[in-house]
Amino acid sequence: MTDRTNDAGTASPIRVLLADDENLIRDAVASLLDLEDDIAVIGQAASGTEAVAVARRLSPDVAVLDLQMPGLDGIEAAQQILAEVPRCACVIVTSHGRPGYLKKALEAGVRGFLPKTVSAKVLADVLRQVVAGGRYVDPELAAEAISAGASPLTAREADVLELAADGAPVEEIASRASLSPGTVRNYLSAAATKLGAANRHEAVRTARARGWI
Amino acid sequence: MTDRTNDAGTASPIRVLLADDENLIRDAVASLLDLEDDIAVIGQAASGTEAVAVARRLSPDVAVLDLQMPGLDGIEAAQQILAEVPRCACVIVTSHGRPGYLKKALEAGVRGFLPKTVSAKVLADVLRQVVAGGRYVDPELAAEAISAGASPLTAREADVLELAADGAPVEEIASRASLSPGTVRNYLSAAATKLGAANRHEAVRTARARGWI
DNA sequence: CCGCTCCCATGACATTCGTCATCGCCCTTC
DNA sequence: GAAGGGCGATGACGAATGTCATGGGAGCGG
Repeated sequence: MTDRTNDAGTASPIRVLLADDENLIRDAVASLLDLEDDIAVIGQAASGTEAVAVARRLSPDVAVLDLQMPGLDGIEAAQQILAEVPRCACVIVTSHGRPGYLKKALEAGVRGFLPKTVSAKVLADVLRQVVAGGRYVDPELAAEAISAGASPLTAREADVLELAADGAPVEEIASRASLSPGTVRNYLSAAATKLGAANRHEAVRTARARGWI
Repeated sequence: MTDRTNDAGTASPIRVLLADDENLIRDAVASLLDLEDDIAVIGQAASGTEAVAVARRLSPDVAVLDLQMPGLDGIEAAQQILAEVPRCACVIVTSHGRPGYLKKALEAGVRGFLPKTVSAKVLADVLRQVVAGGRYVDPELAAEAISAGASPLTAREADVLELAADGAPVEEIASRASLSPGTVRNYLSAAATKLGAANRHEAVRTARARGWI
């Protein structure tokens, strides 16, 4: 449309893939990003699996992935995209800024992580930053993640607590984890103690809040 | 239904208030709606309380409210807006299409209810419909709500089940409901039986899913 | 008035859960 | 190689929970 290139930009615009299961949001963000001279939305997807397929086909500069999507979630999609299209930077956007996701996302190689509470201008800036090789994490989310610190739970304790998250009885957790019921109760008890919780449900809540499961 | 030829400039446009705590989404949807000739976003809000205040000040034709917002949620905001600005139609948009919310929203006098998975075009059409006095409910959500049917729980059972939702022990539920612990256990047991659940947690989940608490 | 349902309560019982002590096994670290 | 920690298990005991029977009082439609 224009030959007025941005100061930092090259002649070719940033090629963006947008993935979000909410059409309203996706359409809207797409049209907003397209308003930027140096950004072009070249593909859209309504699910994680679709996002991976489109990324493979179009090889975009950056993929903007919603965290919660049917099928593959944003982080899983990012992993697959990075495996197949390494030069594509991945940015996660999310409504629920839970710190645990941030950690997993960073481990998956995601280059940007920000809540949907940011303005469109910030998103555009972040895209420019990550395609230039940089990283961006929302300061507030980062602070939360840091203040939450490392999990005091062992790997198994976290596993079992996660299985207990939906209120399943001990027996079911035991069979699903291939453990003895007694062992499950021990882990649950240990986890609750470490988390200062009165029962397993409270433990699940605090562990969730801190991003430990 | 009528041949609504949106003859742009001549007729006065639909004046829209947009409320969503996610700036990215709100900005994006606003710019998208503004693309329509006969729609003008005249105000925005990032919370339910703010939405009420802005509605009182601007008296818009229609308020588009996100369901989940800090402070007042979309339905509560709609109630207050309708109380203060009766001529303003309220439309709820939401990510999580749980049937219970639909029922509450309709009871609150909301004129439109749709998930964010719809396209922007649909949203614009819905806005035109509701300002013309009509109603619109997403067909899928409506079907879910109908298939869920009426709650088999008595009022007290639902109360108690709701208090049990966060995994609180019986004693706490009892004191919060001003009931005997034994009574609480009876209600919980009755509710679980009616819902075909093995324990209170499963009961909470199914009741939630059906919109009964 | 009678039957019905909901409300609230009590008591009894079996089951599940939370907690503790203790054990063996496999790692890693010092 | 000894110490420590995570992992998996068992047994035991008190507390919490799920289930049932039973009771009385309030309200409502036939």
